[in-house]
Amino acid sequence: MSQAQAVAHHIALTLPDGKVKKFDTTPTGADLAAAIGPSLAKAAVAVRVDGEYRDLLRPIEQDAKVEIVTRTSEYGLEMIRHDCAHVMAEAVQELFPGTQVTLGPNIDNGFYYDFYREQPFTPDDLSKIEAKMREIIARDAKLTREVWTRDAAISFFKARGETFKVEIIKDLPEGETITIYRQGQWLDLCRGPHMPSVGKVGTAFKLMKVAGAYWRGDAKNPMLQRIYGTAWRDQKELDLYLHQLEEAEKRDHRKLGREMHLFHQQDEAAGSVFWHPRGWTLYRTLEGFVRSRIENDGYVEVKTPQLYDSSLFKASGHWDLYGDNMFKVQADNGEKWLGIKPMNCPAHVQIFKQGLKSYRDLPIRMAEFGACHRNEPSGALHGIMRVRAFTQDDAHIFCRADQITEESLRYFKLQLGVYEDLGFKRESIKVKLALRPGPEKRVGDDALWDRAEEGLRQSLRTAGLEFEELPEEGAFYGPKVEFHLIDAIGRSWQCGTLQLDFNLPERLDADYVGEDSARHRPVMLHRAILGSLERFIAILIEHHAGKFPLWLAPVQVVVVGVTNEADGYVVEVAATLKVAGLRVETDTRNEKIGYKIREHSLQKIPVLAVVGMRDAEGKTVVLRRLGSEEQQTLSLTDAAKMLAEEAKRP
RNA sequence: GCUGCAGUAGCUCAGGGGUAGAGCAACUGAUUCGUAAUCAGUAGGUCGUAGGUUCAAUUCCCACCUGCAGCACCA
Repeated sequence: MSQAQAVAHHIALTLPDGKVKKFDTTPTGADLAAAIGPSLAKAAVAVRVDGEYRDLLRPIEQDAKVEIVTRTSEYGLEMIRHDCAHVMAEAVQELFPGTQVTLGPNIDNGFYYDFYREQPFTPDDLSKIEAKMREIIARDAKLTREVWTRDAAISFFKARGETFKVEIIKDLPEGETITIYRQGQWLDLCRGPHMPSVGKVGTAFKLMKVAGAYWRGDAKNPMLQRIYGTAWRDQKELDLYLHQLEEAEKRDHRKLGREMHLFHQQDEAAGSVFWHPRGWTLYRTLEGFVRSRIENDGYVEVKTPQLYDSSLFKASGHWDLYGDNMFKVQADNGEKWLGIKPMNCPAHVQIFKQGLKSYRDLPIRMAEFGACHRNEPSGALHGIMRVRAFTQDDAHIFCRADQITEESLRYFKLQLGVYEDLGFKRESIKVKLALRPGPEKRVGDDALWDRAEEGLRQSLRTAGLEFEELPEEGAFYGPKVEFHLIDAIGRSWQCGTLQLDFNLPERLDADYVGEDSARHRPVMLHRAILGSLERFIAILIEHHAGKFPLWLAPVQVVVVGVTNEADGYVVEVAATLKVAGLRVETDTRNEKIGYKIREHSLQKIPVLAVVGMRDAEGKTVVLRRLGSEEQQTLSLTDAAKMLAEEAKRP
């Protein structure tokens, strides 16, 4: 646009390949792209100047390392989505005058924009908005950047009744350049950069859903309406994404849980799970696996009560901080309040406190498959991922301060080993370090928090784990490391956790006798590998799309008879496989073989052993694996031996 | 908890002011078959619950319950 002012000196721009382009006048990114080639000039949507992304038409005033950003690049896609959000906001304000705009950032696979409007947007409105967006994109208005003064921006938006926008501007840090992006008649406050014109957004976008969202993420604030959209470079990419979403829905644990007869849930027990025989087999297999691992790792297992007098939770701090989310029971004609345990830690401290402990006893690694109840808000419930009744594979490690690092490292090793054996690759596990919450939400003094946070940070580094720090997300008694896994549609769930706690031993008065024969406070490490068995099984179902590895599959083999003549042999085969330790069922129904194969395949049975009269005579079985059409004929003895070997727990 | 949407047969879903329909599953019979759906027949529902409007409600209205999506929460 306006690079009219010639400057005295040359400007040298260095391209990624090392070549240098020189300009006599102040160039823009567009000039640069044109100087490189006409096709690039056409494809360019932005320019990166010394690492900073900028509008194509902004003058580049100094020598710099530069890179042309095209629509097809990763950043180009980000720009498509962000521009698309602006187009959506324009469409909404054109269609629904009086609607206020607030913020509209990019997210994974798309974008959203939050609006304030009394009347709700209906799904029908979404298609209207989408149509209007296509109109706006077809108009292809130029997108231009303007720098405004704070006062000008405030009075402009105030005059328009955009109170949320005014608040945003007022909160911008002092000295921040306030930029406005104009597209035709419409404009928005935005940091940018944007593509040269709205037409570059293209047509490969779709509005997905409307949902409520609190202004500034605070439940005390008014609720805005958030419209989510997805946008891609071309229709092919969009179709692929929508197809992936459809595929992901097929992995949903709620759907597979029902179809595979694993569990069900019902209104009368909202937030709880009815485990069916197959699901409970899966549950017990997983529990047994973890139990064997922790037994090998020096844990002792305990079982503690469900109900406690409120005094215990008052002492621990849970009653005050989480009382609203606990199930409470009145007892002794209302003279007493009991609480159903929402976690196991105070109970484990009670066991620790029985008898005098010496420094020689530490560390004590006390584990429990502890059933807990939390009165989760109704909107938080989600299948069996977030429930009100769940079982943690919980443990508390009571140790001395000098054992923290060693114990943390030991836990990391155990935890990653378990995940690996359950089929999770390292890159699908996200590690986070949640730091101290606000003062009103935590107990203990700052020096303790400093020590605890630094302790975990060091352990993570020593373990060589990459992690993200989350300020203000820690537990009330200590910071925590979280191991997150991803569900079918990309939502991240905390599963394993390690929490360092200097506070509960103090509040619950736990101590041990040290070398100096004085009393000391132990440190508590709260840890869970799977987290909640319920949630982990949900993740496991979605991760494997129901196709469990043989050792985990609730039914490992179905022996399918070809004709009823072979029924006797079917029973014999099943008996032999059972003796070999396999979980086996038979299918002697009077149905065609293809029908039975189809049905058991849909049930995701890993191995089908098909036998007819030929096999009965030769004492053979024909194995068919899930997902393969191959047939493997073996002697019954060999098949039993081989499958038993394959089904061994890792 | 908040905003929006939804709840019809075991499952997936259609319908709509005059007390409901399909496919699959189930059951019965025939068929005895060699690797992803054999054929025929039968049965199955207080249309989430409770009120209201109406001659008449599963349909419209209200409340509640539950679920879904997101937000908030997650010891």
